[in-house]
Amino acid sequence: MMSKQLRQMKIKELLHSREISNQGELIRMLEQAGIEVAQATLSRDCSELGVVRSRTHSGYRLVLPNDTPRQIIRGLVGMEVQTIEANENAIVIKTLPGRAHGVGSYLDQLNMSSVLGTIAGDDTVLVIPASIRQISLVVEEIQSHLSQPS
Amino acid sequence: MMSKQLRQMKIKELLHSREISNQGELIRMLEQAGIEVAQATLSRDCSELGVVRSRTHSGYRLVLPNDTPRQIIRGLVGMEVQTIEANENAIVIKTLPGRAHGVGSYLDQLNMSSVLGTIAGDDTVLVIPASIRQISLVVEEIQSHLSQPS
DNA sequence: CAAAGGCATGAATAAATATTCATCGCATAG
DNA sequence: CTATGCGATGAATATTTATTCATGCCTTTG
Repeated sequence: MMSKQLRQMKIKELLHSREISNQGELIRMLEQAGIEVAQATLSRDCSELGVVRSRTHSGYRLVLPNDTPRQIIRGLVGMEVQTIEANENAIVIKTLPGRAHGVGSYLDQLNMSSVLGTIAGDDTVLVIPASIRQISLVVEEIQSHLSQPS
Repeated sequence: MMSKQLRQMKIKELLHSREISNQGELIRMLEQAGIEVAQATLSRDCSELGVVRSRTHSGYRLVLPNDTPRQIIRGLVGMEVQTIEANENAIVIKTLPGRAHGVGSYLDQLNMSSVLGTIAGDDTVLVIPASIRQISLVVEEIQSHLSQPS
């Protein structure tokens, strides 16, 4: 049997990597990853992880929490990872369209002590570091997390 | 027949005023308010309004996204605004449980040039100011907005 | 070792939510 | 006026998700 922790890890990973519209679909993807699970268990997992089902432009989608911020930070430009000029105390990550929430909650879930929190738009994540002094270190830390697939 | 617009207004109002855990409950509350609606229609309304069902410490709860009427702000009790010690570059607003989103999006919608964006949890809003220098001014500005909503 | 308690789990079932399908009222074009 | 189209709606139904009810596997305690 697969450990609960590992399974939930994989669930998060899957939810971050693509659009999944319901638990049935999730069950199938887990199966492809070699993890068999009953719908009842998955429902409980989703509950524990705080996964919520919400409507999108095209159908439904399971989303992880902390995907909450809905505001769009205007005027943000930038590729990859760079610091914001505006107040020099935040980090901006550009993602593929629609993926920002995923990246943001992935970072949240890492629970980095150097990060206070994130704001995710559609294709932009704003990361608030715990300290402005360490900002370049935090950038490196994030980059390493994002480049190494879990 | 009740107009769709009016009904959806009332739905928002109800969701703001108390915890509602499922559509059946919502139907009953609407009925008490003199609005009869079939579950099918309510499901569509919820979809249009972006209402989502999420787990809380105690059971389930229907929650609204973004746009929250100003009236909610008026009803806030015991709200405190304080700066975060952690990095001295953000502002924390404590709200009643479940109201943080409302406050956050209210602030967003004010479109203050001194504010980059907000992060809303369940009862906490994190406000990111455009500049750390002006942080105390921003706190004042927010306080005035929250204390005397139009 | 045996007993007891606690998780984690799946099968079956219940509950909640979404969709299909038909209809109605209203507006507009002919 | 009649026909046509369209959005809103409810009843019935389908789909999805949550819960109940065992059961098995650990761990702890005696």
